[in-house]
Amino acid sequence: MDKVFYITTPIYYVNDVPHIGSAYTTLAADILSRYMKMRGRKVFFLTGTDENAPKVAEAARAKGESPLTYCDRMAEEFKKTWDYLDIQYDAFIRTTEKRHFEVVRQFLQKLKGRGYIYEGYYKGWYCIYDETYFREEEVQDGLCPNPECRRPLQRVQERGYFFKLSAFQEALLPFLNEDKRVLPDFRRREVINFVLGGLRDLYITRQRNDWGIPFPDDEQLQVYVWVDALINYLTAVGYLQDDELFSSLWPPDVQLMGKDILVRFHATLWPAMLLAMELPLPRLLFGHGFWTVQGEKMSKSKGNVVNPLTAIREIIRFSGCEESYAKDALRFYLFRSTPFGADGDFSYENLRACYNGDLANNLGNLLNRLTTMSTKYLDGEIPPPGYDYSTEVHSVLKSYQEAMEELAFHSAIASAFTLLDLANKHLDETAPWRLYKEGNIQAVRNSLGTAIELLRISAILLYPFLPSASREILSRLGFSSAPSFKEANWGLFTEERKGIKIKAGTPIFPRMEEVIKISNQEKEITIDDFAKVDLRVGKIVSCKVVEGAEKLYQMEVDLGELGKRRTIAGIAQYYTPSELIGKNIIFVANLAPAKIKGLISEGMILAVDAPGQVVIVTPEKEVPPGSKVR
RNA sequence: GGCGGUGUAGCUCAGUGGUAGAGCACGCGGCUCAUAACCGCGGGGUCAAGGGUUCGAUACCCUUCGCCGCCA
Repeated sequence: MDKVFYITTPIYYVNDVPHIGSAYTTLAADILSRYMKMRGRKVFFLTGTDENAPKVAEAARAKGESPLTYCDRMAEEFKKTWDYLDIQYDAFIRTTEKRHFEVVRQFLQKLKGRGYIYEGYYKGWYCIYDETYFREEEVQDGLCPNPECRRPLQRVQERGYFFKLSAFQEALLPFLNEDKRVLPDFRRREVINFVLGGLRDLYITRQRNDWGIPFPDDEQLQVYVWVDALINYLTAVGYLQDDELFSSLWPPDVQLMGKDILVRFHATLWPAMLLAMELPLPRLLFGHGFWTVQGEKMSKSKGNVVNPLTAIREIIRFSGCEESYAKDALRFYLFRSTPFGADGDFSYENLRACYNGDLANNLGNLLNRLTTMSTKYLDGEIPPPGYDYSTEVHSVLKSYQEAMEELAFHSAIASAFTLLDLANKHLDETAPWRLYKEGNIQAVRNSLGTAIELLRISAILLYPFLPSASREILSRLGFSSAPSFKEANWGLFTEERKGIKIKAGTPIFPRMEEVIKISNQEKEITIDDFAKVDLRVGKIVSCKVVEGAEKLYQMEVDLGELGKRRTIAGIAQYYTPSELIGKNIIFVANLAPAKIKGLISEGMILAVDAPGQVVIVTPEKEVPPGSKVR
């Protein structure tokens, strides 16, 4: 029996809602999964959430929730998003599951039993935000050396355990030197360079902060999150728990991830861990590119993070297409416009060009003209092809398949679209509208049947990228069965078509006529929206630390005619009370009150959130408290 | 700094030892079944710069410049 095709995405951090980046990976897995299913393979598609990181607990507490409640909520959020995006995963693992704890602990115990874990003393720095340890010589100023981060580091000087990563430097090379085990190929070379640069043993424990997995036999320590995270791929398929299940699935056929976690983790640490346990290595690791937005890096602080749900709403808004096809359109755009291994730049301008060019003008319009002509000329008949394009189809199938095997999604789409070009060209050359006027109905049938057949086959090939639209196209053409690769052959079903009528319908991808100029429409507000915010100048009259929260200040602010207000602000790390008292600041006076640490905060102080610091905003000249800001 | 990649039409990119291609955009023509869609034709590029190998290089080699990636 064929091995089940096992596909994984990384497990996603739950300290943020799903965005276009995580959706990209998960959509890719879905595309591959649908393709493999279409080829008749059994597929196991795994995704999930990474919940044991210290920063997850921090994020939860910042929101005043227990870590577990918070994780429950966020895991649901991910599932909901994937469901909405028509992503059909087979399993969703959460690293806080009990079975995962057990597998991780047993895994480490076995690792120790094999002599690959030893006790030692670790001295260095740790960045809680990046979940990364840094050596002494990498840190000059006590701040995270990652230029994007630059947050204060934790000093670490502790007893703990190390994984003998250095023992696998040589053993990893045969795997890395194999063709098409790590893609794209330029990333594979990076991995090799990295490994040849010398592997050091990895410190795999940290002091316990009652969130995370306790280290076996030394329970006051906690397992380093990356070790825990990687083992999810084993837990989810029954490792050490269900041997039969495990042997039917292991090893993963494709493991997808962003380029950031390929080199160090998935192509080095992970295979080393597997080699240590003498487990077969994944067949293919793929590190895809990142998305920028109009040339800029996506980041929360820039506020330009693309939410897939927003993007879909924009597609609907500007095209008027149905929601399910808008989802298809987003998916299509992401994989059509950029090679999967490369970085892409997201813009609504590009999206529109891609949508109109391929989906509206080419695919949608072809469907529309064929259904119209069949209805008009042939009373809805779906005739068999009168011309033979089997050679062309055959070569397209070949290149499509080769592309899909290497996850070269954009070129797979391109080959499918050559069939649509052929169909449009064929219609132009045979001109069924003229044949109809000449009364040559058989010639009309031959012509339309040919174009329909080309469309039918390309709809099958496009199914992984356009699941809803593909089914709709096939259904309008009289084929209701689930798309299958076996049916992507020239001239099938000519008998079955008799008596079945074409279903005319409204265009599935109506053109986007409007030019979308703004990258994120939701960000645009009117002057009236802005006027809703009552901004005032306020003078800070008192300031002290909130009890039990050393990052928070509780302050009294004089707003002149509006009286005095109490506000809570998280700026204690950046200002001393004496620096603040007497200062004029800008205050949001009509903000709904909020309870923070048991205290009511009635408004907020404006401050600049700059890397590594927070700076409060003050009027440039002395003005009376209560003055309006606009 | 080390290693690697890349620089080709307005844009995105493909490509080969014999003096360049696709898609989009633009212009013209055709068609009228169709979502002003479709089909055809066209403009436009000292193929980053300089040097070398060669009968001949955009392609191979060297150097320079620009951009990008990796180096726990």
